[in-house]
Amino acid sequence: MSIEPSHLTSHLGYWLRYVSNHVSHAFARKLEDRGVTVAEWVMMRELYSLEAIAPSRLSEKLGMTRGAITKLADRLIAKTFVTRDTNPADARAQTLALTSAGRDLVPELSALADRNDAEFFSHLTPDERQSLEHMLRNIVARRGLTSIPLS
Amino acid sequence: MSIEPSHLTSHLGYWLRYVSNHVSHAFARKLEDRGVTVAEWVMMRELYSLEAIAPSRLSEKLGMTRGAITKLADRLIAKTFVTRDTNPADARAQTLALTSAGRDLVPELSALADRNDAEFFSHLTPDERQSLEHMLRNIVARRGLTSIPLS
DNA sequence: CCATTATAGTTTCCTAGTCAACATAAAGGC
DNA sequence: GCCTTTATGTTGACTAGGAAACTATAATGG
Repeated sequence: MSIEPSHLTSHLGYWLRYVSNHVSHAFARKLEDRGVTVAEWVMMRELYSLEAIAPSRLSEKLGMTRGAITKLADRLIAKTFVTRDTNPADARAQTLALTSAGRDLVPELSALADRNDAEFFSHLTPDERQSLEHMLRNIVARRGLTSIPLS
Repeated sequence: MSIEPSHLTSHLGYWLRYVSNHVSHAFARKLEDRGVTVAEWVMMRELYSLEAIAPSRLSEKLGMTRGAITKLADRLIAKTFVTRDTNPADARAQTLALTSAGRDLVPELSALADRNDAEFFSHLTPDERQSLEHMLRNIVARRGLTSIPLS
């Protein structure tokens, strides 16, 4: 009566995680030379566009807890890529911003990100890539995944 | 002269990780009720098919270090879902296997995995799903990603 | 204007991995 | 048959993040 339970590989979620882990892992290895982790890259890239932003905003954008942002910022400050300033108008609030060293690094890291993406996806046809991006974006939109987990 | 570095969202790897993290996170929440983590589910599902297997084999199949397998097995043993036996023919070697409680649990967890996959992917057309799976499998095949990182 | 409530960020404890050093135990070479 | 090499599994130090308790400050409303 009992049927064989579905195999791991029968789930799209399995393949998604499998490929995603490899892509991220390969990217992490590229970033390693520059002494930066993937999460650090993500934060730096956001700061690059946004100039200065409160940690709590970042925590929403990156889908990480505020505790995690505190620690991530601490590490980037230790590496002298980021500064943390207190807001004179509100002693609770802070802003994070890139240092010039941090700002200079972003385009280099961005090139690594481009290269990594190309390594994994450039063999797909433009149609395939577009279809893939569409499906993924639609899943995000459908479920209203505004943030939650980056980890 | 300097162009804006590519945005995070311009990479397929970004969307892949984003969706993958959400899918895994949602699955983890479903497994929570049964007191099992995703990694524990994966190990149990492998043991279900393989009957008994050496930790080192599992470490290859799951793409985790042997140290991680030791600890993962420890947790599953503590939950009485797995047993660890020493091989009489080779005092170094061990085999892991499901207990009957563990074996009974697998179909239930499998149903949760099915449900989770459906939640995220059932709105796609069969063609889309097949295309997605194809692309992902091809990426794996192309790069010879036999294992490496599950994390 | 003060008490309450809400907000911003930090800290502590916990989990689940990696990595590298470590025992053993088996296999192979001479 | 030793001695070296290889294989198996465990352990300890470390990392990165989450959850929840905590601190400090601001806003609100009677």
